[in-house]
Amino acid sequence: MDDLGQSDSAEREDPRIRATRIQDVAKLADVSTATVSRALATPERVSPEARARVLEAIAKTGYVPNPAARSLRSQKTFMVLVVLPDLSNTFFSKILRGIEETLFDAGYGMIISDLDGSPAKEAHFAAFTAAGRVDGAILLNGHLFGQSREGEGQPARIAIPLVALCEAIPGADIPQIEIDNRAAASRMTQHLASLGHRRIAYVSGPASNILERERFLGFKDGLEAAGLPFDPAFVIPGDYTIESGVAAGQGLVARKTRPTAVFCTSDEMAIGLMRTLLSAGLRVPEDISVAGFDDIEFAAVAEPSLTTIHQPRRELGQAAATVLIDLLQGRPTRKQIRLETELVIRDSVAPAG
Amino acid sequence: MDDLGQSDSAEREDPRIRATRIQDVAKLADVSTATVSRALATPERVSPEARARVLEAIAKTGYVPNPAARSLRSQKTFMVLVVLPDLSNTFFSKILRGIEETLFDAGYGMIISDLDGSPAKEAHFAAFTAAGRVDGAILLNGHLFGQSREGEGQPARIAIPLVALCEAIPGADIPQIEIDNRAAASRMTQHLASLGHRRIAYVSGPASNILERERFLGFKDGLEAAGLPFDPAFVIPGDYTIESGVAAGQGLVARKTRPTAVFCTSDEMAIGLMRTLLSAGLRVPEDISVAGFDDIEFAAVAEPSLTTIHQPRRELGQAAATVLIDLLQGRPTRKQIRLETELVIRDSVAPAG
DNA sequence: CTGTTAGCGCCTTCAC
DNA sequence: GTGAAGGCGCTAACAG
Repeated sequence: MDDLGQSDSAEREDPRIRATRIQDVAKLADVSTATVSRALATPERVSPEARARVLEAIAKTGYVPNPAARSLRSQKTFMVLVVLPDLSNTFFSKILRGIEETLFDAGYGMIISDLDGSPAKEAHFAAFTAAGRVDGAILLNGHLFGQSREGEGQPARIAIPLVALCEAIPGADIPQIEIDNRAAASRMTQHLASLGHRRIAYVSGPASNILERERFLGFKDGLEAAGLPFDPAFVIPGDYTIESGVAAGQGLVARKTRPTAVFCTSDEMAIGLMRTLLSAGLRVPEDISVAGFDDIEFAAVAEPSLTTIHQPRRELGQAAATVLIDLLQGRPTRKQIRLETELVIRDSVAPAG
Repeated sequence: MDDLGQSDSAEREDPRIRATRIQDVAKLADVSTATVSRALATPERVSPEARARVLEAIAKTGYVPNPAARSLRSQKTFMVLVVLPDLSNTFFSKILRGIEETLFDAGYGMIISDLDGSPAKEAHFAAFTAAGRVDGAILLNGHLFGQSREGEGQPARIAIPLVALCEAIPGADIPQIEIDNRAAASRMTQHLASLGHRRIAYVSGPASNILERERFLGFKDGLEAAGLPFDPAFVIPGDYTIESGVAAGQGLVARKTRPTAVFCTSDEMAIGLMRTLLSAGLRVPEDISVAGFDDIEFAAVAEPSLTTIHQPRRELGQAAATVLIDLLQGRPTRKQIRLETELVIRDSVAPAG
């Protein structure tokens, strides 16, 4: 076509076609590269005529700014890191979607780092932030690692904006987006108590987990509000996985004195637990009521369908992304956002009988 | 501490601390920046002494190369885009983990693009590849959009390496990593037939989907191998979601002549369908056997537990990432990789009675 | 084996 | 309102 710039004529053979640069656009629009840049970033500072010519040239060439160059120059990557403990946990998927759609609309990309339960993988976080590959991060794992404790061998890094989602990070002065776990757990406990259950077991999350601590407090709150005593023997350890629910169920089956209701702090555990109970010939909810937490997709189609606490997962993701973007763009943000949960009553819980 | 480079002393007040650059390392190690660069990229071409000094300087300063600068210069981003139709589908989570761990080990980051069923979101793909934000992509959605049909208004883009995972892309000359859907579906069908089932219903995926087409062929293969006639009335439309399984179940319940077995081409559909059947008072597997496909986590704890086809999801992800990395680094790759599936026999299927 | 040099493409002063 | 010019940090090319 035209021969500006592309001096070499070996274009046919070179597999690497060079993308349109700002120079090409500038030449075509007969302005300087600075004007092209301004027409994009601050259109109001460019004359309407010049702007029109630039826009036309961009449309004609399909010009897209090179993000690496832009990054290098502006020290921004337009990338956000999302750190989560377990990608294969269904609880996170809808949250991720909420995050992703919000980020995308704002022009940000999402990089996912799955910690996979192995602390070694925290290197991910460190590597990405240290190298300045992301502008900010959303933390779903309740930790604040990679803190770059400013010492020998530590890259003296710019602290990037962070947002904690779901799992509050105690002591960290960063925005928190979450639900009121304690209140929700209390509510479920009281719901069970209100149906006449006096022996209510509690299947916990990992002890170190902040969610667990909140929900456990809520469980005790609920017992107290209902005038029921707290019995440590009815606290069964779990870790939110299906397998731990299965294990908890096995322990329950083996007992002499069984609870009449079990409050599992995740739906996966509740489903695993119900499975074990049913396999052992116990009926749910006739013999034992089972409640969950989260309201994942499978809760509604479990057999029996699961009474649980609904979390607005998509909205949680959206809120976290919105706050982070505000932070990145220097807008004021709220330090804490709490979204509402809902008690969803289905078939796995019945009056104590 | 020491004052090389950092001439300004306003460090206390400036919130943006500049990260260590290659120059700082070079100065400290008393070599040129080129040597530092080489010590990292091609250590064998640097004298052991120089290398040692460089490494020491890096350790001392915590130097991490600036990826934007590296990208700009080398035209590589060390980022891979993963395009998938639905992030909240549990089927993908373990695949993603397989991809992520493999990419990370090779120094690549993973950007996720969730199409969310909306074709408009294909802009994602276009935007990322057009801007050169990624070196390659793994496609889990069976499409090859963003083809940049080289016309007016289209950025004349470098075609980046692509790999198709799970859903083969017909006509595209890119590596395919998948299972043998047809053979697996045939095997399940024959398994059902071998238990005496003569009226076997089939709950399909979306008609346009390549997986669906393969599995449907496999279903017919299986019927034929078992000497059973194919009856279009026993093909029930679905789209792999729980909801479509529920809907399929409702249709089934309403029928006069019911099948004795139902083969659902996804576990979610099978679980949704079982739920509906059970709610309607039918027993699984006594009245109707139900089989799934995928072997997601919940298959084992469904009630009854689900007979299904196991897919090596993590391995699929790993294989795709490995192939893409090979491609990116110019190594020869296999054009097609097929991983083995397994028939998992559980409680949702029983002999025809 | 090593250093020097020249950009990668963009944005952003600084002049006009 | 616009253009010229410098430099973000790195690596590839070329000398030595």
